[in-house]
Amino acid sequence: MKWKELEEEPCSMARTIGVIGDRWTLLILRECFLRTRRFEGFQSALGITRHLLAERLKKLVRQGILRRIPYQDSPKRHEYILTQKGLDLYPIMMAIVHWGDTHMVDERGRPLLHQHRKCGKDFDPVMVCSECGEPLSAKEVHTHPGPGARSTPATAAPEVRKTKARSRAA
Amino acid sequence: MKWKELEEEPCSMARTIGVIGDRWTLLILRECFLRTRRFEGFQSALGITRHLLAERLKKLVRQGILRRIPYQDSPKRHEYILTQKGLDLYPIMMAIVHWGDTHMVDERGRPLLHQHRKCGKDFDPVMVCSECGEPLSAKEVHTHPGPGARSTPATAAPEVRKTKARSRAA
DNA sequence: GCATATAGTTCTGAAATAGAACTGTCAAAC
DNA sequence: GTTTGACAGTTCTATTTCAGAACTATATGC
Repeated sequence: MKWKELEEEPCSMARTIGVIGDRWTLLILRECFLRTRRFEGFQSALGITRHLLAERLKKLVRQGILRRIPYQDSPKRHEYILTQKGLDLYPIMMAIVHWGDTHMVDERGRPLLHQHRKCGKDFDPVMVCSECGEPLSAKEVHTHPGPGARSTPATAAPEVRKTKARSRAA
Repeated sequence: MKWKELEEEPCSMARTIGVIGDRWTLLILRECFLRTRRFEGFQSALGITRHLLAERLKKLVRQGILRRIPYQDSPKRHEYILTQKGLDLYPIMMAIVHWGDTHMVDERGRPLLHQHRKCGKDFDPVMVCSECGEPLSAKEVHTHPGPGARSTPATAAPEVRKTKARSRAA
């Protein structure tokens, strides 16, 4: 599969994965949320090769997730800061961190705690229904095709299949 | 970086990324939540090469995210179903879908809608604070080191740096 | 016996990544 | 006025991973 195609698929998850679904990109975004802004900062924090870092930053800028802002003129230097579209990735980041906190910690406990400024307490993120406010679990959710669905509505699975494609039995 | 190392890092996000942070794994998990259970089902829905699919399924089983259950005896056949640890990935999946619904849809609208069985309405997932119930945004959250922190507590950034490592200026 | 279904494994060429060195600009230090 | 160092990249080669296709194996149904 060419990963370019992912962004064309009638599935919001596939499209999102096409944008942020690789290891380095996710780690770069973690750094962004930890207030890293500059090339050297990312590079030394992550140990990523400079080549890949340059490429990933460009892609994130192209996607409108980061904005490249000059912070000095001679020599020209830029910072990478999250746009609103980038800031909106926060629930994804928190969900990832929380799963790790739940299932991947060693005996020593969590590496990082999160404090909510509004209420002052250390918290966990909880995902709730926008309509009734109840916490969500997979089993309580039923999916059905929306206006942007295509060809395999029950699942919104990709329509382009490479190898011995069949229609899904759903 | 050897991706094996990710799982050792004092950062829940890095550890989680080490487990599920690649494109195919995320897409396989999407299929799991859409009730796909069998090798051929994953393969034809995703168009992934059989080789990679076998490898990724093995890894997910090793990680305790999927369980491999026999469903017939001759020939031996197995299904892959989500464990509780796997089901707990649901908020990550929903957060990814929701970001895509917000930022990656075309003019036709969302490919897939989600209905909450409890309240019967189509909904969006909202991430709230476990303590006060208010919706969360990046700016309202302050991070600080927990018991499992190490070496660069303010950020929980990796301690192993490969290239010209420096300490972070935070 | 032959085709089909399922669940893989094996092989080769293509693509992505790692690791290191190099370029270029400017400021400050010597 | 030349050297050093910070910063932000680019270029190069070797290694690793992935894609695409073919092959193996077991059993059922015709």
